[in-house]
Amino acid sequence: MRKTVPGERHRQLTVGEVSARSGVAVSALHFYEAKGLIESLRSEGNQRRYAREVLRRVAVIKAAQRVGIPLAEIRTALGALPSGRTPTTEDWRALSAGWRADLDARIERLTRLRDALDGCIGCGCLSIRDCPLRNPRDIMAERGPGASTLEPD
Amino acid sequence: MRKTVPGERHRQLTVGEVSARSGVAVSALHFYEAKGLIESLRSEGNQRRYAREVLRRVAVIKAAQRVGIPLAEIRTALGALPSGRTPTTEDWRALSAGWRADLDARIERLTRLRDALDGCIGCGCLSIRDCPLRNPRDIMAERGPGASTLEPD
DNA sequence: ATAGAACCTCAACTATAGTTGAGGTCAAGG
DNA sequence: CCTTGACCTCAACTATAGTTGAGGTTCTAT
Repeated sequence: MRKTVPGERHRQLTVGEVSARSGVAVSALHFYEAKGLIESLRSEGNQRRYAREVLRRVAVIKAAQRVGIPLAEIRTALGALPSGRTPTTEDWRALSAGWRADLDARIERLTRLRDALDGCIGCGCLSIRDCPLRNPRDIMAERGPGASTLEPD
Repeated sequence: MRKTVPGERHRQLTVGEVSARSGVAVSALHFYEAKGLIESLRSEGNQRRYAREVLRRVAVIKAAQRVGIPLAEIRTALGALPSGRTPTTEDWRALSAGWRADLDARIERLTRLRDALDGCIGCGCLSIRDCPLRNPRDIMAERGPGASTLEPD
């Protein structure tokens, strides 16, 4: 049972410590590692040992998830961080700026959807041929053709 | 191969027809039925036959999904429709009004998140103890205690 | 009557994001 | 030294929202 000894600030972290400090379950940390989002060294006895940087990385993962970015994309974004040196504040800033754009797009999409829904509440539609809610093309540009409600009820 | 015969407007629909008219795959229609979102009668030979109302129901399901409502909730909402009579425009209006509130909440949550992210981009945080992105409590009221980043890096 | 499209069921598989449990090992306080 | 909590791997399971395929049946146009 490891106690936090004052002055021991540079020791590597065990998986349990990272879990406690980040609020992420041990199983999730294993999972992130399997998916290539975080890395660990191993002790003599094959136990994970994390550099302190991992805490920020996990924090970034959590933040991105809250923004709605899937893990695969987070992995890619983290992979774009400079290898070799510890990422700087500026590196993290660039990451969040990218996600900010994503977030904007999602907000805009939902807002358009809300406006469409408002129109539908007003007009009592959802049954009418060109209800915006039923013809997503009007709400967002969908990629590919994709069948859509072209016929009336 | 059924052709649409003019004047045959009250015939029940086959699953293929519903699929073609709604843009939803046959497999998905089976799936919705299994989950209790739609219903069908059966022909002599055990094939699905749908009342025309199912088209509107499927349209509502699609609209709700676009708004981000999970199928289980859509099922519940549809279950609240008056049984016996065919739902009126007013019934559908009530449904969409409920989802509108949901949508509003989601937009507000994302907007708060965006503001937090803006702050983080500005201050170069994500590492600082009380970064709003790392302390979701500040962004949205979470239900339950739940571990959170209480310790600094 | 019959070909073939459309339909049926049921099980298995996809993807995402993990959690849970079995069976076994490691490490540190007493 | 030895117990006990923390750790290890790997497989299986959860939930959501379906899709795919096998094997067999029905419908309908010709």
